[in-house]
Amino acid sequence: MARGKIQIKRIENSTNRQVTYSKRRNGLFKKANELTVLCDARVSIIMISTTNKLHEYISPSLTTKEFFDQYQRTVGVDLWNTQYERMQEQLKKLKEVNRNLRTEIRQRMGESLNELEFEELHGLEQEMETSAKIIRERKMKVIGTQIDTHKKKLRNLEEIHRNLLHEFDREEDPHYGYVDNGGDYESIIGYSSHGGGPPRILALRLQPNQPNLHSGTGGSDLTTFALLE
Amino acid sequence: MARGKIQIKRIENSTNRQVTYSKRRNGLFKKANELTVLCDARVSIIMISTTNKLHEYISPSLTTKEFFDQYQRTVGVDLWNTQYERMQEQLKKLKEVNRNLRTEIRQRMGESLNELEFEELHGLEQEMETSAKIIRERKMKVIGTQIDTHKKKLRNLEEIHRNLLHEFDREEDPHYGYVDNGGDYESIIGYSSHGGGPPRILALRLQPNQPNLHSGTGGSDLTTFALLE
DNA sequence: AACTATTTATAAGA
DNA sequence: TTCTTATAAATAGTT
Repeated sequence: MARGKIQIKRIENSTNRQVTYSKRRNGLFKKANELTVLCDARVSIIMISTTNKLHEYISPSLTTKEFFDQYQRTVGVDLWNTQYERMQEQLKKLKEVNRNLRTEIRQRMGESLNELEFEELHGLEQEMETSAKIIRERKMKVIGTQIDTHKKKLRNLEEIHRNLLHEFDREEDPHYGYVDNGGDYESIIGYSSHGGGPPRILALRLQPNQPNLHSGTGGSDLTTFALLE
Repeated sequence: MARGKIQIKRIENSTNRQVTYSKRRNGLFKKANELTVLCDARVSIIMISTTNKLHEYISPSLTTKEFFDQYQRTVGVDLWNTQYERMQEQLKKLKEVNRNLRTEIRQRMGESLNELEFEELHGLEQEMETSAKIIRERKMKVIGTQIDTHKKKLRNLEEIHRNLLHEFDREEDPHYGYVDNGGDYESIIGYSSHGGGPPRILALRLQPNQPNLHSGTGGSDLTTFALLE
């Protein structure tokens, strides 16, 4: 446009190109500003150079955001679909994980079993059986003590009984080797003999069995509980 | 810029203004395009007129979206704060709910109790006690049957014993009123007498007690389990 | 960064 | 709108 016409094609000389970029950029921004003032328009110019430097012109009294809000409103195109969709997907995944966690809890409570397939129910059943087994073992240990007590007392009783029979057979002195326990046979099976109150109750407590990973990747992942003390 | 210099200020004549807008817009776009070609730069121009008409120039081989993606990357300014923040908040909330659900599951398994305050532990303990109580009640029902059996057998034994003593005292015929059970005293306390195998075990099964709401609004919300069968 | 010959953009009129 | 054209403005190449 001066000192010789130029072809509108990429300037190969790098320095030259940068100089021209700088000059014309200013010219563009100046024109943009004139347009803004003369015609009461809003203008946004964003330029990114080869070297990835960014230059921007925007009409006074407008932020870039406000400008793009207006752009979006006017054009009706969502410029941020990528970001938006990515977040939307994240939300969807989180909700899914959430749903699975709730389902796991419900299934741990024996609810929501209808939606399970036979295979899943079978797996759950197996878990339940494992759980039951562990609980059973623990319970055995607890009542085992009582049973042992009963057993010993009964063996004692048995011996007394046998001695009685023996004495009977020999028709010896009726009081030989016999010790009267006062007729309190309740105590024999471990019932507390204080008063006529209710029988002693075993205290039970739930405790986790296996650590278990909550991957949240669907599928029932129920844990067994062991019964303690 | 021809046929007379003009002041750079708003053109009051509406028609004139529109004409100028149109002419200068074309000029700007032309210059922008030249810049694009000459300097290998990327340029975006968005213009909104007084009448809210939108005109746009964008370098070839770029969509507006791509352009703004690059803009965002370069400037690091989030132009969509509102929408973005709203979604961000949603994500945060979901993650929080998620975390609570996982914590509930872990606490149902007796883990992660360290992070609980005294008050919370107390609440949890109460829940556990309620749970234990229900389990205890159920267990009582189960072992009650056994106990009853033992009791009956022991009463029988007691009667036999008493009869024996009575006979002893009276020194009567040693076989009067006495029935020998063959010495199998194990059967007295309910042990299955088939073979020398392990004693019969009570089968236990976990079942949900109260339906419970999983609001996910933090706070421990553990459920009790009743012990059945 | 400044200069300037020349090209280009464009205001006003048609 | 588009064309014309006189003239203002922009700028390529040089310093």
